[in-house]
Amino acid sequence: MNHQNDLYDYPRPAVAVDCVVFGVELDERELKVLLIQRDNPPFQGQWALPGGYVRLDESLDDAARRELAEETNLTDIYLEQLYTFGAVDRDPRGRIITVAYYALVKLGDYLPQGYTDARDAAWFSVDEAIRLAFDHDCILAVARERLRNKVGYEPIGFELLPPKFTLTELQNVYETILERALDKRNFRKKILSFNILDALDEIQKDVMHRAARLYRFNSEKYETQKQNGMNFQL
Amino acid sequence: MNHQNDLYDYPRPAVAVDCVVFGVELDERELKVLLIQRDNPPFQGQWALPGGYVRLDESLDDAARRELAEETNLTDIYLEQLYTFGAVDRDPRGRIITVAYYALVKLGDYLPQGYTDARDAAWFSVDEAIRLAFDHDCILAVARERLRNKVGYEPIGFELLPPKFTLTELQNVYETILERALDKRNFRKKILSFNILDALDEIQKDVMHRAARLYRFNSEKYETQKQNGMNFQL
DNA sequence: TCAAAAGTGTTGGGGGTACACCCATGT
DNA sequence: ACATGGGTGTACCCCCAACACTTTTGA
Repeated sequence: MNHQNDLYDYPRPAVAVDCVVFGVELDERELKVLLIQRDNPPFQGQWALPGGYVRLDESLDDAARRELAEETNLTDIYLEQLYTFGAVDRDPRGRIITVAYYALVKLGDYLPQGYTDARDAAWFSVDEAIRLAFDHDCILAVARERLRNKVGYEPIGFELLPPKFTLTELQNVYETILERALDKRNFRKKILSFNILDALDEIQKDVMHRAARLYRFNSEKYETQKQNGMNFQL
Repeated sequence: MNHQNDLYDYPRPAVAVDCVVFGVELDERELKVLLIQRDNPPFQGQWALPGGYVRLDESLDDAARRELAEETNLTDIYLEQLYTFGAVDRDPRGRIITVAYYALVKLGDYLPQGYTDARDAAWFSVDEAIRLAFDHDCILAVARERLRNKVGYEPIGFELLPPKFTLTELQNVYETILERALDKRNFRKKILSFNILDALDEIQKDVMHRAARLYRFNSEKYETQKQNGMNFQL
C-alpha cells in the first residue's frame, strides 16, 4: 500500500484522544488522576479517562488540548503524547484507535478541591482508579510508568505544583511519583545543583511551625542548563 | 464527546503505520535505514519510509509487522511503537494520521546487501536519508533520537547483529548509534558485567588478523538480571 | 617480520549514599 | 516549653573515566 493510492475508500477506524490528567494534593501525599463517569453504554456508570474524537481540522495535540480545556478549563499545562492504543477489540462499539496523552496540572493552585463539571468528574487516587471503562486501566498503568521514568531524567515535578513552592513540597511530589522515600539532604543538594530554581525572599504563611522558604522554577535557567548538557537525573 | 456516542458518523481520518527500519553494515560503521521509492504522486520519485494503511481487523502492532514482513520478508524482529504523527497537513491527499514504529534488523545476517523488492527499496545511511516524502524526515529524526536514548538504558544493540558476534562488533554498533567513540576496556567491562552474554567456544573465521571470540545474547540471563533490578545503563 | 586487531588492569577523582543534629516558629 | 517541620555537613565507598602495552594471527 505504502501511501501510494490517492483514493483510499476502505473503511476507516475512528480516532480518539484520551488524557491521563495527573495532579497532586499538597497535603495528602497522593498522586491523583482525573476521571469522568460515563452516562451512556457501553460501560455506563463506570469511570473513564476524559477524551474524545479527533476532528479533521485539528492536530492530535490540538485535540488533546481541546478536550483538556473542555474537561478541566485548564490551558497552558504540561501535555505530552504517551502511546497509541489500537487493539482491535478495545472498544465494543467498533474499531476506535486512541492516542493517549498525559498531562500534569497544578491541582492545589488552580483547581477547586472536588472539582466537577457538567459530566460527573472527580479526582481519584491513582491506586483507587481501577476497573475503568475500555482499556483505560491499561492506559493509566502505562502513564504512571512513563511518569515515573520521566521524572527521573527531566525536571517536571514543578508542573504539578503552584508557581511558588517549598523544597519539601517538591520532594513530596517526587516521592509520590516514584513511590519511594528520598533523603532530604541529598534531594535538596541535587535539585539545587541543577541551578534551575530561584530562591525567593518569601516564606510560607499560615503554617503552624517554622515557615519554609519558597522557590520558583526558572525556565530561562533551565534552558541554559539544558544547552550546557546538564542532565537532570535525580 | 468522551466516547459517549454510539454513533459516530463524522468523517474519519485515515490511519497508517510507517516503519523506520534500522540496520547496520558490520564493516562500514554506519547506521542504515530502509527506504522505498515512491512511484506515484504525491512526492513521486522521492524516498519514503515503508508503511501502509491499518486494516480494520488488525491491531496497530500487527499492521506494522505485516508491512514489515511485506517489505523486508523479515519476521520476529525487534519492533516498537515510536510516536504518532497527526499534523493536519502532513499528507497532501487528506487527513492521514500515522503511527510510526521503529525496527531493528540483523542486516548482516539475513538480508542480502543491496536488497530490493518489487518496489524500489534500498538501504541508506541515516545521514544521507534526507528530503524524504511527507514528514518522514521528521519521523526519522525522532526515531534516531529515541534509538540513541533507548540504547543507553536497555541492551538492544544485539538486535542489530547476527546471533553470534564479537564484542568489537557490538561496540561498533553502540558507537554508530551514539555517534561517539567508546573506550574499549570500559565497554567490555560494562557489557560483560550485565551478565547477559554467553562466551562461545568459537572464534571469527576468514579474518586476516587475530580472530576474536564470539558471543551470544542469552535472553534467559537477561530476564533474570532484569528481575533483579539490574539497570543496563551503558 | 610486519600489520592489524584482540585482549587485558590499575589508578584517581567525583558523585552518590548514608547518616544526626540544631534551628525557627506558633501554640 | 514543647511540638513540628526546616534546614544543614561530612565521610565513605563505589563506579566511572582515563590510560598503554602485550598477544595472536595471517599475509
